[in-house]
Amino acid sequence: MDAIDEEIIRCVLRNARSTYAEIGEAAGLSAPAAKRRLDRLVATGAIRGFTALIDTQALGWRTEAFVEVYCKGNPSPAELQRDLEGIQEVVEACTVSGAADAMLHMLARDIPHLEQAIQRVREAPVIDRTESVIVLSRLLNRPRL
Amino acid sequence: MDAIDEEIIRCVLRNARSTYAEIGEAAGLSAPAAKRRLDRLVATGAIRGFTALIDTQALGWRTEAFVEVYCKGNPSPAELQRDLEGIQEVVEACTVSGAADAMLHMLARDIPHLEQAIQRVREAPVIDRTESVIVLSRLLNRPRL
DNA sequence: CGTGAAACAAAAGCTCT
DNA sequence: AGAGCTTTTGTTTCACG
Repeated sequence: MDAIDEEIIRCVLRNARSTYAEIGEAAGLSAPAAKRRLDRLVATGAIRGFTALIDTQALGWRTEAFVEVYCKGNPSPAELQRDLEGIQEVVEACTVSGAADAMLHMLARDIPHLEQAIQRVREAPVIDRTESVIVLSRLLNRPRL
Repeated sequence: MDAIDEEIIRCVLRNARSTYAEIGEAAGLSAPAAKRRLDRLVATGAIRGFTALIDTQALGWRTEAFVEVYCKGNPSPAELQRDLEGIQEVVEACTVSGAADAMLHMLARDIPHLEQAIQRVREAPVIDRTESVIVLSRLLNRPRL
């Protein structure tokens, strides 16, 4: 993991569909060398995959919320993960410091759909109660790094 | 925006580096037809771009936080956006309902780096104070949809 | 939207350092 | 181990039906 790898990562972050020639040019390498580096970054797990940035508005998913989760007892992170991964509307979940046990980022079509999804979250055995904050407008959404 | 477009989106969400032949197979189309559809989805903005999923741990960015922002007066979303987009550590920002004015998702190398980045956030003229929650462990991180 | 041909990029080999 | 070069294979991109 050196400066060349970081250039390659910056390049595919900007455009995951870059050709190897383009990636190589960005990193100062030939196309085959760029492919070998990229393959290695995927193999070692530094790059977890390649995905598209979808305008969820265009797809009709217009309602977002951040949800603080308070648990019953002391569930392990793994238990929480198991209960949440079945709920498609939860796009991000982390255990956190502070009063709450976890923070969820949820995405739904509209308020009724969000309400119904939060309801499903609250039905999980380990979850006691939730506190939701509705997103009004999105200011920034950057690819990580 | 029909069922075929949705299949194409599902395919590039799973792997943004799919060939047009693969995308076409997933959507029941020939490769040139798949390319025309994908180009149209990018042109209309339904697909905002293609990016890589980076294991930020592997890159040494191991510290994440959610930061509630309280503003002075009533800044417009555009003003907030202007003040935040210069801070690379802010990966997501939204205005929200509830007591806070905005919610930030921040990513830093370590706690000192995070503290320094939050300090830069607090120096923005429109920002009064912040309340941070540190991420302990990441349970889920799904591509949207 | 599909087909076929030309231009182009990717994959796999080998060589060199 | 890692980079460059070259050939073969496969993909992209047209024009056309």
